[in-house]
Amino acid sequence: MTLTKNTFIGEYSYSLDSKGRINMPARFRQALSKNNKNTFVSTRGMDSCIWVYPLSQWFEIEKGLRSLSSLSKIHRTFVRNTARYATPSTYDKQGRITLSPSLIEYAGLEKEVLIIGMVSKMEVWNPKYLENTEKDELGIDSDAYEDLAGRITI
Amino acid sequence: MTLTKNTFIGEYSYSLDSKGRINMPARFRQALSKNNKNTFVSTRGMDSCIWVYPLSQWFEIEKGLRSLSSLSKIHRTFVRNTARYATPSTYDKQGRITLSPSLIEYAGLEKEVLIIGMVSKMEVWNPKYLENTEKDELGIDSDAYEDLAGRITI
DNA sequence: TAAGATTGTGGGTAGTTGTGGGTAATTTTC
DNA sequence: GAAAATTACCCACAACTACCCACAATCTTA
Repeated sequence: MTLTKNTFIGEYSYSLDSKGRINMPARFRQALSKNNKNTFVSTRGMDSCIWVYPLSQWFEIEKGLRSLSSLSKIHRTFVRNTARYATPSTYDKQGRITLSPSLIEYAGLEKEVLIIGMVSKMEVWNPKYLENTEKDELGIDSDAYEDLAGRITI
Repeated sequence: MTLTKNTFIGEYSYSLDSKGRINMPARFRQALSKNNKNTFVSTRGMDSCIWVYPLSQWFEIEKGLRSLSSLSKIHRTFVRNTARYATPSTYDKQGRITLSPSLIEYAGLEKEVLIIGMVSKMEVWNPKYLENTEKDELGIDSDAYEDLAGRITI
């Protein structure tokens, strides 16, 4: 059952096949609103994972990028780093999207793959890498969480 | 799959042949709207790369250049550098455009070439040069960069 | 609980795409 | 104005990708 459109929560374990395809959880597909045209846009995440956006969400990012001027070095760099790794993929009849070899390498994906709902987007991980990242997170100081408390109520 | 007309994202590795031609990614060709007449305009970029615009986008640039004053030295220089090296090229049956020897030299292109979608235009790089440029970016003001990321990325 | 529908995974095939090179037309140069 | 150089257009082929079908496992429903 779908809760809210274009919202993704939960964790799913799938396999990356020899052609670089991964299944999108049925729940996530169903959550897509019509204007997404069954398409996701994958790109480099900030940790060693792949970020997957529904098309409409990516359009919002594109809109932001369009507002930047190439005369500014920092703008140029930001546009390049953001747009460069973005690859759209419409899911096939079986519900799979294709990941580019470059992204697969970046995230160090092997056969087993973890897909995590991040509310407005998804993350694709090699489970081993995620474990390491989790260890790092233990180092996050609690002050940072205190700060968050002011911004979000749980 | 084409997302939005005249919008270019992603990174592609192609080869420059002995005649100074490079393939335009099929995705980029398909993204062109009809009024572009299968034509791109290439010119000097602000880093050591070539900027490639779809024809219609180039017309917009021209409009912008016209509005700049020749009294300002920086305006003059900018107009000169942009207009001077601009060369239109219609892609052939195989989807290739021809780059002028002058631009190839400017960007230091060799056999292997990287094409990067920059949303409203494309960049053509010698991968080695891009690496160097990326090293320079480490000197970028990271607060300003983070600010952009926070504003635009989701 | 049994039948049907849905979901995840593997693989085949036809059409598309990228690359090299040939030839005719056009432009340039002397 | 003829020869040389450049450019535009065409063909061929290898590699890749999108699309399709098949099937097993899981979930739904009567």
